[in-house]
Amino acid sequence: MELDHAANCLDKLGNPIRLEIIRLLVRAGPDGLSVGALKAHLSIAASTLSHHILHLASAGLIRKRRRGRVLCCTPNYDLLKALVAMLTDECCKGVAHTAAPVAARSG
Amino acid sequence: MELDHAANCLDKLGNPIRLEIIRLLVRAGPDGLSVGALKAHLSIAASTLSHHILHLASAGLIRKRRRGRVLCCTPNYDLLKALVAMLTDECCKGVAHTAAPVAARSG
DNA sequence: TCGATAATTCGATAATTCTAGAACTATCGT
DNA sequence: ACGATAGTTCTAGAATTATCGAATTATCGA
Repeated sequence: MELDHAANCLDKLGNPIRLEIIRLLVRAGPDGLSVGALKAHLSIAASTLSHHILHLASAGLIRKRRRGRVLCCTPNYDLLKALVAMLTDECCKGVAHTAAPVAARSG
Repeated sequence: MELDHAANCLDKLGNPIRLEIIRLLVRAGPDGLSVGALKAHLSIAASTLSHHILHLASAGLIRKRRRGRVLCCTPNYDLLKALVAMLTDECCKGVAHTAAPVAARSG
């Protein structure tokens, strides 16, 4: 993964609303959530939400697919995982962290 | 890790220059790099670099310690790892990614 | 103390981002 | 076709961020 692409993705995730969108989509399971469902959770203007969704979709972090009138959004796990892998590789592989693991919440 | 704090950190990392700073620091090993050394790598104005370093330090992503006239910057691995853990937990734990692992570069 | 080096702070400007209302497009049900 | 629902695009103002040069602070060596 290129540095610029990674920075772009991180930039998108660096907005609280957009990060929350991703969290909601991940928690929602394989079908994701509709834009309207997201709107109900976030209580922001529809146009603002659309704007953020466009950001996420442009970066490739989410996918949209139409189901009738409803537009379902799902996370792009591959990209998210690649991003995490890049972060781990480039930013966490230092020598100065040989001590106890930090916040191993998933273990 | 709180959502807002995570978003703040991601926002800081979402700038190509700042992400590159972190990369350079991680690659540099336990002693990190001086501001001047970073400047030599990045070819931006000193004040601009200082500005970005302030961002990173304010978010807690790097640490600064003075050595005479030189200011050495080191990554805060604990925070970086907590951030990655949060991303993994909240953003990658979906059901739709049971296939082959992606970009397992660290193996 | 003086001069040089390292880095920050200040001040101004350019550029980007966030937000939301209004208008518009797409789809469905009748 | 018509009306209702779901989202997007357009437009614009407000707020934030990025950038750099100039001035400033801190430290070292003589």
